Amino acid sequence: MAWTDERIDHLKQMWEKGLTASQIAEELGGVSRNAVIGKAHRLGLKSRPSPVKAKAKTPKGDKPAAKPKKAAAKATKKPKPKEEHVARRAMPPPTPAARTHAAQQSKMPKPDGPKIVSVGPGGFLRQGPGDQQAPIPPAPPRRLVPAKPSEEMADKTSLLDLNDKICRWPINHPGEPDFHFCGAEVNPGFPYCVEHCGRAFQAQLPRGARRAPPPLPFGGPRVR
DNA sequence: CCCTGATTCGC
DNA sequence: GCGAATCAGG
Repeated sequence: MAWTDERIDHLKQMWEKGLTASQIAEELGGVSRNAVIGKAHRLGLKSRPSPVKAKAKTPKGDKPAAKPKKAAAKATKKPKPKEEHVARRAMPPPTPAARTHAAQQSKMPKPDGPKIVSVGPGGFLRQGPGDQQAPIPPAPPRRLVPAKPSEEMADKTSLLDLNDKICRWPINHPGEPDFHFCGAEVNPGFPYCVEHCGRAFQAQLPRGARRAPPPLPFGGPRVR
């Protein structure tokens, strides 16, 4: 497959984007990973975090016999111990934009130049479009207490409040404005409190002695 | 073993 | 110029 301009451009983009040579090769199609790497080097865009970089030159006289391996088969291949160029690849990885509050504040001081500001109603400062300061990132929405939609629900146990320790017996019906859960402490080992366990887990009484059971939630007629 | 990128070198 | 073969670290 030929290296058309489009493919070369695609290769450049993906390479600089950080995709691996394998991914790029797969994306382009018709080329191998080696082809991608070779082309990338030929294009001049090399230097990326490579697992093989620090050519640990043994400074000590330790010169382990270079393993010839297939040197016999490939006689023309010469293991060339090129001079170590330590100063190569000085490309620091792009700093992942540490956007901390402190970092933004440190970029403030610029008192020169008479800024034209005016005080608007309410006391805020008006600024021209050109001299906007670094916008303060709004604090991420955090809720320490589960929101209660209304005052009526303030002390009710909502769905968000359910956990393993409180009775999840429903009071009223879903969708109704005051629908909530019992919220009492559970009968250990059960999802409901003692009282509602008694409702939920009715022992089967002998046929004659059975009475009309209390209505179960969601099942029978509404109880209000 | 797999993965990665780097390098070499015949074509 | 191309890329398989090879190297070498993680």
